[in-house]
Amino acid sequence: MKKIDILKKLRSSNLRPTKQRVEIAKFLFEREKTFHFTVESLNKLLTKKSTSKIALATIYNTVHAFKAAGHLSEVEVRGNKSYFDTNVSNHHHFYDSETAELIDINANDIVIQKIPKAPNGKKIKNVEVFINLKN
Amino acid sequence: MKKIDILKKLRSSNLRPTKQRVEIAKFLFEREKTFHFTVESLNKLLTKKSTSKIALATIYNTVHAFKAAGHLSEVEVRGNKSYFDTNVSNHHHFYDSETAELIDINANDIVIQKIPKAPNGKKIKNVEVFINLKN
DNA sequence: TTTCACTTTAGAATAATTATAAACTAGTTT
DNA sequence: AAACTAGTTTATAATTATTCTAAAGTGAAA
Repeated sequence: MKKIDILKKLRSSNLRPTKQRVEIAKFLFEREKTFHFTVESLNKLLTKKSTSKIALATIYNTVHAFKAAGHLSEVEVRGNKSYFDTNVSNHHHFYDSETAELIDINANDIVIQKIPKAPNGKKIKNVEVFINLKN
Repeated sequence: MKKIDILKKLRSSNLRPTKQRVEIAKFLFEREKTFHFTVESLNKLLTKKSTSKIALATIYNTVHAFKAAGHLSEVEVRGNKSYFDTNVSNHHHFYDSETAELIDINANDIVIQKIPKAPNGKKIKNVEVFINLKN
């Protein structure tokens, strides 16, 4: 992502550009490559980078606000940490969030035609598809 | 799944068939249909069903032991609860669990050819593919 | 500049899970 | 069948991630 007008980005999504939000937004969005982080790691990085300490709760608030505005997407992975991703292009579980219910899909009811190679030195352990449901 | 020999199942995976394990295994595996649960829901169901109370920690231990033995699989979903699934047929996130690192896959590097219909009254909100990596 | 709804903050609260260490027990050995 | 022991269970404390609360702070409109 190219350097962008942070203030415009915030205002256009009805997020008052406070000092904290601007600082976090700059940190997240003024970079070339996709950036993955947890709230914890973001907090550490921000603490290291600047002198003014932003409260952890504010980081939670802000990250969620950015997510709600579509500037971040959330990815849940094994290990009980929520990861957020500056890449908001659509990623890819039947999971009914209304009822918090899982419904099985037989493996052969999904056919994947094209799949990327694993990164260098890594192998594909397995592939999991989640189809999220709505009413 | 048909009614099975619980003791054999436990012994064959080097799990000493204790009173608690047998009770939990019967509850989980002596059923026709796939069963989804969280540790919390399983605990409630077991408490309701029997008079003898099994410690929550034991339920965690047992469920993890069953998972390690391949009798249960784990599915992580939004909302920070771990769900377990008696359906151990292979399900379908690049996530490198060695480094706890996420690597993006462009949406068009994965093509899904066949996809099931959403259950009655539900719509597909989105589809997410996780490719888990190993070394 | 005054006002006020929106924000931030520290700290308490909650929720899910794991660690601890003492008590218990299945299964083997005497 | 009593003794032994490694594997288990248990209550409770600890940990980790996250959310709540309520007081203090602050953009931005009037």
